[in-house]
Amino acid sequence: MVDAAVELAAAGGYDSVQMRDVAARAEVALGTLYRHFPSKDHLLLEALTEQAAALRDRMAQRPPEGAAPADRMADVLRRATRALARRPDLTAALVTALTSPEPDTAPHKHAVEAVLRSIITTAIDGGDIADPDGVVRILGYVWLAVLSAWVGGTLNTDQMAEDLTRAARLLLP
Amino acid sequence: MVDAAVELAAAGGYDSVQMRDVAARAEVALGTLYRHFPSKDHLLLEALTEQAAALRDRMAQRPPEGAAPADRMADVLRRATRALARRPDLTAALVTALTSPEPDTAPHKHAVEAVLRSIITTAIDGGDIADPDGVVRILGYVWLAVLSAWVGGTLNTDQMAEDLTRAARLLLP
DNA sequence: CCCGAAGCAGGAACGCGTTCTACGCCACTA
DNA sequence: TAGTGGCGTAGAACGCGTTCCTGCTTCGGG
Repeated sequence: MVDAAVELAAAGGYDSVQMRDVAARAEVALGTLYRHFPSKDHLLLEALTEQAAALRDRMAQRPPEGAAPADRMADVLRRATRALARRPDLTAALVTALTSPEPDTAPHKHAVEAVLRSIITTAIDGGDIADPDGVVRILGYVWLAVLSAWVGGTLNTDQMAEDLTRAARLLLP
Repeated sequence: MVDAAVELAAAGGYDSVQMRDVAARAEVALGTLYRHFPSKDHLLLEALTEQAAALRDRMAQRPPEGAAPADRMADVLRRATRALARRPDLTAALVTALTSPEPDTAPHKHAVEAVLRSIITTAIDGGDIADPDGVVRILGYVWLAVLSAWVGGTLNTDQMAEDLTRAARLLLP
């Protein structure tokens, strides 16, 4: 079912992920889909969790380059942005689910944010940073806000990358 | 119509702002409401623009206290957070509209963000800051992300205030 | 005075997320 | 062997954002 949702999202974004279509493509009944995922956003957040984990694994397999934490962080963000921009409709759908205000998706959101923070933490580890926890939290927020602005159409890919690097350079040595 | 929407939002949040109810309370027909505001989000963003302008005016009337930019910024964020937490359902509704992904609300979002950035700029003005524009942008992002996390239920009021002050102290002298 | 345009009221209709109903299939157990 | 509970299918039904239609009023220009 998650795969079906991802295919539809990659083809046309959030609105193209229609629960009836997901059910049909996954060859299950609508009720079955809802038995496993209590809402469309839960379904997409499940997909997002997988994507975030995959990103983390790629970063672990080929660690970011750069001597200073700011450089490594910029490298991470550059690579992540490139990966996300490769399938813009999918990214838009997943980020839309992430920023939806349904309170009962909070656990899933926490999980996704935890993965992002672990990526950030690994990237900036080892430098001389005063308040590493705080820096990680702030960078996580900026990452989310920039993604959501990109999805909302107020930022293009270049501006997104630029603002992210700027945040890294302002917060890290 | 905006007033009607604000009353409904203050009473029960985003979901309580139902277009039929707004139209009834404003004593117009549904079609009329849609003639003036092409979507529910446009309507709420109009309300948000007014609220943001009011916040800016209050800040201008009684400027933030503190010697260092970080202190003034923390003061601004503390006061703003307190004002927003006073009517949580209204804030949630407005922030929900702000983070909705409809691309045709981008101009409204830009307007709101411009107001927030002008508040930040005024607050931190006068200090010795290397990249003031960048700092303002990053603080704006953090503000939005924290608000949206608060609305989504992943952060409570205290955590929101704490993360905001932390960002101010990390980015400002 | 009359006409056409614009704006409004009232309400039906549509699309999609979500819920509900009715029923079938199958593993388990007394 | 008959009953039972869990999970599945098929599909109707509901709620709300949004669109559309039909008629009524108002008003500026011939």
